[in-house]
Amino acid sequence: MTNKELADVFTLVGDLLEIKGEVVYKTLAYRKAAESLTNLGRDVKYVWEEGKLTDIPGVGKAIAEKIDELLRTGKLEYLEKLQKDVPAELAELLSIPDLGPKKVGLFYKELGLKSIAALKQAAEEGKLRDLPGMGPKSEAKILDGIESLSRRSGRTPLGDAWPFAQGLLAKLRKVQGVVAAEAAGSLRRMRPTVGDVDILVAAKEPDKVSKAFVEDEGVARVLGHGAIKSSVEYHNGMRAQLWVHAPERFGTALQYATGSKDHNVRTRELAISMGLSLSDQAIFRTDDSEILCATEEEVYKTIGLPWIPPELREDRGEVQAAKEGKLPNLIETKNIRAELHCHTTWSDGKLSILEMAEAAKLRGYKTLAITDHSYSLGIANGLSVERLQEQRKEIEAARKKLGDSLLLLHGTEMEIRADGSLDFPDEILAWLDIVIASLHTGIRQPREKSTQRMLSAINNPHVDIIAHPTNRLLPDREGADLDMDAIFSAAADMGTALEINANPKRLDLDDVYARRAIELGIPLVINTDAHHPDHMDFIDFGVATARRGWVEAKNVINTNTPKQINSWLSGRG
DNA sequence: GCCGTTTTCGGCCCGACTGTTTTCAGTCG
Repeated sequence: MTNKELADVFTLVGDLLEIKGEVVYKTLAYRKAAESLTNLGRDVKYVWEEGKLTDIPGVGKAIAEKIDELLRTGKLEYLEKLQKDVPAELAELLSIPDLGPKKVGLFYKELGLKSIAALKQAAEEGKLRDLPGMGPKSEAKILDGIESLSRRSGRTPLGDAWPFAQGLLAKLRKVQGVVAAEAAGSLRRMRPTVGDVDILVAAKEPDKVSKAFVEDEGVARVLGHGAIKSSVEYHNGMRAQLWVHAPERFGTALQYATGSKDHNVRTRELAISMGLSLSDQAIFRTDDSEILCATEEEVYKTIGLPWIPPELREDRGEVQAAKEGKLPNLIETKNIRAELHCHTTWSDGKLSILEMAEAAKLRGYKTLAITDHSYSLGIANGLSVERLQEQRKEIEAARKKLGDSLLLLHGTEMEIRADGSLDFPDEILAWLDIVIASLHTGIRQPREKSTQRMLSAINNPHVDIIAHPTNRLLPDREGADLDMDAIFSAAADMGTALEINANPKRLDLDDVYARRAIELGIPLVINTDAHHPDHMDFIDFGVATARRGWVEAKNVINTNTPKQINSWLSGRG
């Protein structure tokens, strides 16, 4: 079983316990363990073999035993017993907005409702309104929720939510009396996908802001409208929430709304240990007097910490690191001085070699690698050896025009074929300036096979970079099933760089793997994989992913000068 | 169910909003 599959089992257990009405902390414990397994960054199997399961945060004796049982047998007796009281289907009902465990439990107990379809029918027949705590409005709300569920496609990729939120912020900043407006929540933490867009505004007259927010032309439904908090759903299915606070409380409010929830638990604990209480309104002393914070810097300073960048706020050790003055010096977009992965009209790109070079220069880059696809990727017009040699002539011509202004490297994004063989022989790879290898096809192969394919590329001394290692596509296509520990180990041995692909559909390596990679001393590259100059804008998403993985500029090859990059390449095969 | 430089037992963040009530329960973030 994969970490994700184990995590899904524990998430389900948590959901069912909640519906059953167990003490809420038991539910939270299972969810915490699921979260930890997802964020482990290495196959839990190795931790299991080392007998160190309880070293995983949130995993104690009971959950460790359950992991052991699942890894040995693939089953969990505890879950099977639990399902006698609470069928697993009920967990699905929790995905309906405004429907929680108590009501799901009530509907099952009183009416035997197990599926969304059955619930919908009961609501339409007016059977829910007479249950305790229910009424006509609640019944209608459930039907609304079921309908919105069918419209929503789950989480929104960061690449869609970010520009949408920027547009929204621009409108809100124009509202009279608005002092500041910022995105918060998972969007500000730059998670690869976001659920809702959280917006925080500092204003003296909250009413005007929330009115403008709910009356915006894009709004399809108003889900809530209060003095402090409002939420809406837009016609595109996206949802946003707005909090409005007084300017002098903006710092505590922004810190609170940015989360993550687990990070906030840590900061609150720290506040409590200092005799303070941290809320979205203010920091309270024991005598209930307030410390107002207009900025986040003041919030963190009050609890004895330096400001923590939002990308780190996931409760992955950042509070401890901040306490010890050991926060990483995170990479920034301005540190990027090279693009080492792009396409031209020679394969499936939109512009010529020279046009891409000019675009790179405009961004201030000093190095550009032209890396068109190789011939196995027929759909992208991949290059044969002959066409690759033809392309070299055009590269040479472009170099003459560019002079010293840009180091133009001739490379390839070479297919790792389904049988693990590579598209070009070693002498061609040696002749190229830079070699990227990647998987595009056969990504549903079994783990053993996929891993072997990757290893055959990494262990070739001419391969410099592995692009988008798992080949996932957000929000829905999972990556190849890979033994990442084996891949990291080989990359570390060979000094092969792993790419963080900045395309918001990819963001691959993800943050967790990026962090693991740098811990093992593996060089990273952040590339946009541009098929058009506009795609070079994606670099911000790639850098954000790196920052979430605690990556510093020194870990990333393309923060280097042309001379340093050449020297790295010539030291390799 | 997890966790511990005050605790191996007793905590575990808590406030806004909605719809149901007539002071509160459920849901959400």
